Amino acid sequence: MTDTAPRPTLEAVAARAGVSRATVSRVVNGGDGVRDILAERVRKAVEELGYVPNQAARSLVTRRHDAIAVVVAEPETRVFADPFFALQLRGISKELTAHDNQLVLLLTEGRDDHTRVGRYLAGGHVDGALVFSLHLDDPLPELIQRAGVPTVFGGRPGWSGDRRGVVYVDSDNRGGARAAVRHLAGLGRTRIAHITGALDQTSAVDRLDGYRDVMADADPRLIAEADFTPAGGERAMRELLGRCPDLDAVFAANDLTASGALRVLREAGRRVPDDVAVIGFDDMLPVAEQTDPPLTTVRQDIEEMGRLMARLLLRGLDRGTPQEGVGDTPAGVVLPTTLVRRASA
Amino acid sequence: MTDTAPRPTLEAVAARAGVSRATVSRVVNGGDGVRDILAERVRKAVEELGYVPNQAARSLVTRRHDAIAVVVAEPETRVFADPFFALQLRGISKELTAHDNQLVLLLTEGRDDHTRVGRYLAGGHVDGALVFSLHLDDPLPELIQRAGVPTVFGGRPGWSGDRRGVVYVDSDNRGGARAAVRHLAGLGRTRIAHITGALDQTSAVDRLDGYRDVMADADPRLIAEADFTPAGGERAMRELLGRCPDLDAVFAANDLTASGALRVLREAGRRVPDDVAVIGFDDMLPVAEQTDPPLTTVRQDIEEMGRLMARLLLRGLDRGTPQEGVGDTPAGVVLPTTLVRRASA
DNA sequence: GCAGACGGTGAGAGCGCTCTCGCGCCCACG
DNA sequence: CGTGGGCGCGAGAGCGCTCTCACCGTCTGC
Repeated sequence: MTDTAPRPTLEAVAARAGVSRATVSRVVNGGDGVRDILAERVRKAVEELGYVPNQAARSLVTRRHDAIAVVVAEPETRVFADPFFALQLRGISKELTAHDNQLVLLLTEGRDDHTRVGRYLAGGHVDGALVFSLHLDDPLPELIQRAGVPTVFGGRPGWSGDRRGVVYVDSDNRGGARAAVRHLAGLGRTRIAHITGALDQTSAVDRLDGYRDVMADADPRLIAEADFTPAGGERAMRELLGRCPDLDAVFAANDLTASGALRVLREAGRRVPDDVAVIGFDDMLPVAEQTDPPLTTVRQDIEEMGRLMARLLLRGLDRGTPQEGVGDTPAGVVLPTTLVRRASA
Repeated sequence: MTDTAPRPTLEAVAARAGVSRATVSRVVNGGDGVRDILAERVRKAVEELGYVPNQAARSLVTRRHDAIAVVVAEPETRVFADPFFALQLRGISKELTAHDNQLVLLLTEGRDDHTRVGRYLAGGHVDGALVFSLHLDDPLPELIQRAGVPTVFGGRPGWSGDRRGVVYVDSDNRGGARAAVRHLAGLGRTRIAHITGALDQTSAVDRLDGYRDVMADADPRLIAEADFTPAGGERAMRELLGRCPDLDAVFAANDLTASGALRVLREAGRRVPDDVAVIGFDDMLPVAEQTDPPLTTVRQDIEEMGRLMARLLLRGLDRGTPQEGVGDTPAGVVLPTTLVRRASA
């Protein structure tokens, strides 16, 4: 309504409770070493006045902010088009909330923004950062590393620089891919194709590697490059069909790509899974469940990834040795993936 | 690497530039009333030392934070499952960034969280809030309103309380629905059904109202209630088909619902759009473009909605009269929707 | 019965910044 | 040459909090 009723200060609470500022402060921050009688009086005063600590004043002296930044690079791309991001955020948010930390969201748009983000992080406004950067050539990770902010990366950073002390959380893309391809092989398929994701992203590279792990001596023409989009999937599928009409299975780098491939297969009159078995990746529900037939795919626990990232960061912050993968703290944590069987394979 | 190199303070910059703290402060904050010679010297010192103002110290005295909260209620629901949210955020982020504001993201999980959010907002940690709350009975809006934080709502808040001074941005759900139904009518369809969204959300209610605007005296059996999900769409479609086998068009409350309906229609052997024309709502790309046939739908400019919300809030903040729809500031801004014609109608 | 220890409390400094105030300088004007 | 008015700048207070330190009272041990 009107402008900001003057918020009560520590001083006010102290006066009301008949104690000193210091004592109120102690109570507010856990209350060790204060007699119950006093503590109770203070709590009552806090309650009555509706006292809320001024975070700015607190940060000024503690140099802690109880806030961490979540940096999402280039929302142009698919990150933003699928629920991935939202789920990840949700996991992060839950974990941060549980530890009374705030989430400051930084979305970057193009290169210029990198310096902005870098400055912000270097500015010490937050205690740490969670960074999502998908592209191999992204300067952001290095920039952030240099800013000296404790950081945990989402997804293995494809980053040519010094890797020491880089902490990241990733899905087991390679293992998941292996499981998918093995499943196809187990179905008796022998001409198993792969449609890759955008190969400037580590997840795509890892999935391709997983495919190769199993199909070591496969016909290289069974691999077609795409970009994680349905349109890319269509294109690649057409290519594959032209090149290897005898293929009997496709492992697509993600569900979107798979949905494109599915469409092309249907057009071409190939029955799924009878003629061609198809597996995707991500278990992106609105897609995987809506395809025809419903998609067999590799699920990753996105939300858990987010939680874990936050947990790792906060734990590091506590220890005072944030990002260094010293001793027992692993530098990279890889979450398992599971195959979800639906109808397409 | 090591812990936090001690960041330079105003004092340090002042010393280096041979001026007083006050002068440095002036230069850093716009630099009026400082001779160019001095200003230049200060800027040089800032540069050399890599000075970044301590936001906490600044906020402590200015009582501004240059940060606004984005509150998203109940990420359980569909909000989180579609790209809506991400796009909205992106719009908000762009606008905030342009005005050097930070985005603090607050996701709520269930009721208990409401008090947490309320306390946070009341705590004066942010200058304002953008709130997304979909449900009619959500206590959050009222809570926030009481907290006295300048707020702009995303979507018309379905809120029984005092409406004075509530600022919101919404899509023209009703108008969009009307356009969709009129389009169907224009196609010569006469038995036009409607599958509603979750009717505890204003957007669903408004879309239903839009349908009714055009189909004032339609058979009430042509309306089936669903919940914005594909499964709900399937269920409702089956219902409708049973109840009114002669229907020749369906306007679904959103694309997800439409995709479910489409599937049931196909199963039932109805050709789309020949036998039954279908229109969705949202223009949610991964869905609308992937359906078979591609979905005709009503597009809303989600990102612009976000931008607009942020712009409205910041403008209000500037004026010092944030939420009151005083005089020229409208209380609700409704963004136009447009019909996107694809193959389904 | 007294020294020492110890837990609880208050006084006060200081975090880094902004902003008001007043001083000094220069210019214009009388 | 004297005076008034700006303008540019510095001094200093103070934002609300934490944290160290010294103090006080009580309790223990000899």
